[in-house]
Amino acid sequence: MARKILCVAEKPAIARAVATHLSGGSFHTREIRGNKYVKNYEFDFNFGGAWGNCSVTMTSVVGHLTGLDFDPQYKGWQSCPPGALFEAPVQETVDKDKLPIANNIRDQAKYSKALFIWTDCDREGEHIGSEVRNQAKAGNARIEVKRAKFSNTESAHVRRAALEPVNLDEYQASAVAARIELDLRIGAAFTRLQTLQLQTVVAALKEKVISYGSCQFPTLGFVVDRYLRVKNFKPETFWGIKVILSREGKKVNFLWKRVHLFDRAVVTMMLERCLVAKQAKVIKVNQKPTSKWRPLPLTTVDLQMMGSRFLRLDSQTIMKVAEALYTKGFISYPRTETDQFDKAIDLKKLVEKQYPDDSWGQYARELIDGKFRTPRSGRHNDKAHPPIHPVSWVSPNQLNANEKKVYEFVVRRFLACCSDDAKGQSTEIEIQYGDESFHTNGLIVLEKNYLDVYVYDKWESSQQLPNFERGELFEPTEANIFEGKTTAPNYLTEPELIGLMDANGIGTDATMAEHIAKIKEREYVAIHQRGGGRSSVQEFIPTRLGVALVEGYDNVVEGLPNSVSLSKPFLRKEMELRMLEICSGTKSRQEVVQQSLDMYREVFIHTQRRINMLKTACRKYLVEETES
DNA sequence: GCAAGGTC
Repeated sequence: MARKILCVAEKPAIARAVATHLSGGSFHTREIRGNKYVKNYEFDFNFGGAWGNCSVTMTSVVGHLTGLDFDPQYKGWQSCPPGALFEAPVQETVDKDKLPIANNIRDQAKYSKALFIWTDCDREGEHIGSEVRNQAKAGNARIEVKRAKFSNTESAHVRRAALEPVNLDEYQASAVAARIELDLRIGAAFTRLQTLQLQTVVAALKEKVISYGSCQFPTLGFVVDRYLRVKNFKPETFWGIKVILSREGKKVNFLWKRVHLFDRAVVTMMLERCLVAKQAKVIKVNQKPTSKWRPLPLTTVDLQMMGSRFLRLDSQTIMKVAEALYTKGFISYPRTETDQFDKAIDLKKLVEKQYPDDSWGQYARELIDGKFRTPRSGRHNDKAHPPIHPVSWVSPNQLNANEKKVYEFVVRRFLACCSDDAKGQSTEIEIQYGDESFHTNGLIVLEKNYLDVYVYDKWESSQQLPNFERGELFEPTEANIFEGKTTAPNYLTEPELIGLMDANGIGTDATMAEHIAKIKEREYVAIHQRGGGRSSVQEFIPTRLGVALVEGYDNVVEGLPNSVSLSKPFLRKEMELRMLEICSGTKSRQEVVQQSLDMYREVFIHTQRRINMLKTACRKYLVEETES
């Protein structure tokens, strides 16, 4: 009998795709008991080398198999002081609803010579791989464990991954194990502490869970930070000089190089010197071709940011819709950090699939007829998924309103990536007037290219400038002082918030929308509408509770050396750096867990000692509400 | 009744 090899992917869709490629399309599908998503695909494949021809069972898990929790006697909120959760024993168990999947792996492992792990090639994937291995070993202690390394499900790439397996990266799996333990202990300890302590302070908090998490709190922190900047803003008056010239029936506005200053007397004096000089001299006439770059291939973060800006959908809705489109086979996997297309992907074939569309089919045809350009490459590659792109065409009447919006965006973005940059001609003119410099710019758009399909970007010709010659002298038609006031920043919008989270390493592409939803659910922040109609914008404003928590924690650590407020992203960032050290092998999992726990325990102890700071802040912001 | 991370 041929040797048997068990293959396990991270999700059913990948199992199916890999089975299709390795089997050349002919495989047997078997249902497993107790889970309707996971299937076993059976076929033969020649792994070459020592393995040779094997009979394969390809199956999958559905994300993580196991979860970490405290031993049962610590689960009640009154069972121990919250601080005890830093040391309380924890156990890893297979999630109840994942038991059929775990059993399937054990059973299949019994008859298998080897296990090939096909989870995503990222950190979490490595950990999921280790969970799969543990189950397989439980079924068959002698099973040999290998790992397939692949970054997309293109056929040749998948086959090569099967022929050249590597080993599981234990370091990366350990890093994730450390993350899981830290998130649990720290999250539960602080959540119980602040919930139990604050519930009794004001009636408004009586029934509330006041959760703490290493991602949700910094997310709240960003919202509060901006809110305070808006609230504490004091407008300042400034003055500047503007110079106008009417020529050839056109009015040219020259802008001051200093933009504006906050001292009226000084600006007046500078203007006087200009007027005394009478004539301005053209010192630079610069005409040059310019272009507006086509967008980069689409990542999840970009989809969420552009989506809430142009499609008027919040990030969680966008992800739900994108997942539905993915499940139905219309777009590629929507959770990716990659903004570069692999050379192996046949992009032209994907463009051709859009021919039938009434809105952009013609554009797709023009691309194939000669306008196609290889997409730009960004700097990110998660080595697990390609950028988000359409995989097949779907008629708009098969989609609901939101699906239509998101699908259209993904397609237009993809076609834009495969287009040429927009081309134009820019003119820059600089003049010297008295002791001051002024400048003006003109733009003529010559070829719109990608802008024809990517309707979300705007780039338009300015009024055409009259002719100027270098060295010429002219007397301005007008030169005078203008006055203005600095204006407050706006409250945070969702794309800005996602940008901040991304830049500070808060959450992952798959979870950012969840953290935002979480702080809404906990009533730490609320959404307000600014403006009306099509130009309206959704803004995040902290609730009284949200402000109270941030102010309270800021006060808790105020004046203490080495203690950073929990509302800031620094602690999480430090944890992330330590995880990278586990990945590079310079620190062990135990070391990192201990170090990070020590760091958070210090803040925890301060918080307990100065709990009145938190209580006072809650009274300050929440008491009026309860009296009404 | 707590977290964040996978995925359905």
